[in-house]
Amino acid sequence: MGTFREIGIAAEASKLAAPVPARDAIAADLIAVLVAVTSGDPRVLTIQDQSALPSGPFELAHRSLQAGLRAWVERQTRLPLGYVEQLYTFADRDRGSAGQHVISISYLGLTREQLASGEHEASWRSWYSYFPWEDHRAGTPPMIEAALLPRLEAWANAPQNPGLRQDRGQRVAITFGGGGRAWDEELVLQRYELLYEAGLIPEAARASPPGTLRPGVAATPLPGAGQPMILDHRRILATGIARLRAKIKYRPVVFELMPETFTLLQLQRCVEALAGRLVHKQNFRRLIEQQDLVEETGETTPDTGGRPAKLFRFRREVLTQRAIAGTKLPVSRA
Amino acid sequence: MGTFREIGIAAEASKLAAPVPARDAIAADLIAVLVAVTSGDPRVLTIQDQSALPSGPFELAHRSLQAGLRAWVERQTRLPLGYVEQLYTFADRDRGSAGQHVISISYLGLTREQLASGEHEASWRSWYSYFPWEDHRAGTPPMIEAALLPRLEAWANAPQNPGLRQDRGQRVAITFGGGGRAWDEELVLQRYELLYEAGLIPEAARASPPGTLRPGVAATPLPGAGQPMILDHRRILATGIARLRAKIKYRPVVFELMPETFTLLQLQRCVEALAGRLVHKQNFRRLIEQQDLVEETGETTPDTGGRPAKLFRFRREVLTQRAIAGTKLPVSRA
DNA sequence: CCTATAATGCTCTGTTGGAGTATAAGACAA
DNA sequence: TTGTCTTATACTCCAACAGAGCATTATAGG
Repeated sequence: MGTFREIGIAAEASKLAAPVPARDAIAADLIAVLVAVTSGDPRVLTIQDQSALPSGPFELAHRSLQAGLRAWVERQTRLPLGYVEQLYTFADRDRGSAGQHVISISYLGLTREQLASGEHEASWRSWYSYFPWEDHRAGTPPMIEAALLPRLEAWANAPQNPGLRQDRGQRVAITFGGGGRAWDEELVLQRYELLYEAGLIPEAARASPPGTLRPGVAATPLPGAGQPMILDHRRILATGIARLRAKIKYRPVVFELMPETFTLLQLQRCVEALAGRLVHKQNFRRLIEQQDLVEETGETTPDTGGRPAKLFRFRREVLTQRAIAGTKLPVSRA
Repeated sequence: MGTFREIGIAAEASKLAAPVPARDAIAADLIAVLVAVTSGDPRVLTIQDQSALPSGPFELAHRSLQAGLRAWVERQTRLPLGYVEQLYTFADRDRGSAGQHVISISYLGLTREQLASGEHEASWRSWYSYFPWEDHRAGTPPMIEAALLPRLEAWANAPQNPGLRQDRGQRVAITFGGGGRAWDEELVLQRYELLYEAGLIPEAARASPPGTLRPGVAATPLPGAGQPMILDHRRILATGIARLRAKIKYRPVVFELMPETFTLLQLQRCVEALAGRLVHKQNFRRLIEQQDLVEETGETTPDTGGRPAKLFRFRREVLTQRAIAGTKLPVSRA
């Protein structure tokens, strides 16, 4: 079992036996959540008939994890990877075959959608097809009230233990905004995990060995619970979305998803697509401008229907000039 | 080289040849940044004469990474690990021997200091002995002006390229708060990296193969640049400190470092120790109380010198009741 | 010319966070 | 006993900011 290295009381057997992999051999995978926003839709790059995130082995040739991911994504998709950030690392015995440990290191990357040659089965897909309850731009999606909440409340009220009942009820209220609470768009992962625990996510059934199935789990793979993915890819995607929704509020990363020049409304729509909720237009503009995040190009667009809008360009200088910067997107409460 | 799995154009040789480790074998390490606050000092658990963070191999027996870390730390130190959070995962070819990749997964853990049997060489040490420039509780440490800034400015002004010069100058100003800028206590990692690049950190010399040494690097391992650690452990520690300093502002994690009952001043001192700067007492209390993070025990302390203080207890309920909670510690600017 | 759609400018207001003042309650020394 | 030191605790002030709404301007299309 584990010992502090250097304090190690006894060298493990494997240390002495195996030749080069001095310790338990482990495989490492890189998994990418690649995001682009196209025509008001936040999309992720998927493979395998849209049921998986792109992933690949981490190899000796790679200098570092991030370099490995970058090289690999850019070769495969010809996408300019603007921003890359590590998400999370996990290891489950379930994942590898034959009890071998596979460590998965997931990354979030921002680009602009672009279909390149070489992407055989890869395709972009709206992330809301995996998490339909996350899109509140047109108000709370009716499926929450109609489909999710009844099931969640049934799950919350199921246990004998009143403490557990209260706990579950609270979690439902917090994550899905029941009882007058405001919707918090950042709780993407918590919501997914709640639905998972409540058995409304088909993936939950696959994970439990047959027979161990908790009552209620995946008896009915709830219509409207979103498209499933292989393994825990949907959880990884949820992690990525949550991270991105949090990040756009204090770091100017949205611009990695925008074309060279854009109007303020386009920028706003992009933020709204990510956040899954509308923002107050005037306040949004005030915030962007007072932070000097953009500069006018001098041109205007022929436009879409109204008064022509000025075109802007991201001031890349702010990335070096400021420590915190931040597009604190003013999300409306209405 | 890497391919998207499932899109893979050709199976790699290793896939066909090797038996169980289907791909390039890799070793994984867990590295722990264990923090406690004792008598106003934020301390980390170290080994090897205080030159290394405790670490150990991740093994097949472990169910998951976090479980592995928890089990392992608790067995070794008998510490109740209140809070554990993954920090970062990295892999450098330099790290392993013989070109083997070692993946290191670092964790941050909060406890209370406690020397248990079995900790042969382990000891707690103030994190400010590794980062003396980070403690601003008694005002800006004089060594910044006296030792660091001159060297940093020399480094910033060294290049021919005026753009690069300006860039470096800006980074110095942002991270070390020159030119009227406020000190941002969260930029721990950026500061360390800057010092590293500028060659003021002994570790930088070790990393470069002999001959590749950039001019100025570690020619003199600057007195006052803090105690070095092995490999990149000091960078990991910097990551942990930065994360913790950010976290205490929006999650009630400080309480994991406190005894069962405490006075508000004790709590404040703990936050100040972590943040490395003083907070406004009255505002701090207002914030803590208005958030219902604590409840009175009814008792008071015999005290340290002044009017007796009420004792408080953390209301653990808030952890389940709230999504965001947050101890937004009001840091004074003075 | 009228209407629809955006862009853009400006105001109002409630909340919050930083900072300061004032008072209370003990310990301790002269 | 009294004054002083130290800390706890209660309140007040003010500026900055964020949410929300109103008003005006500029186009396209009938």
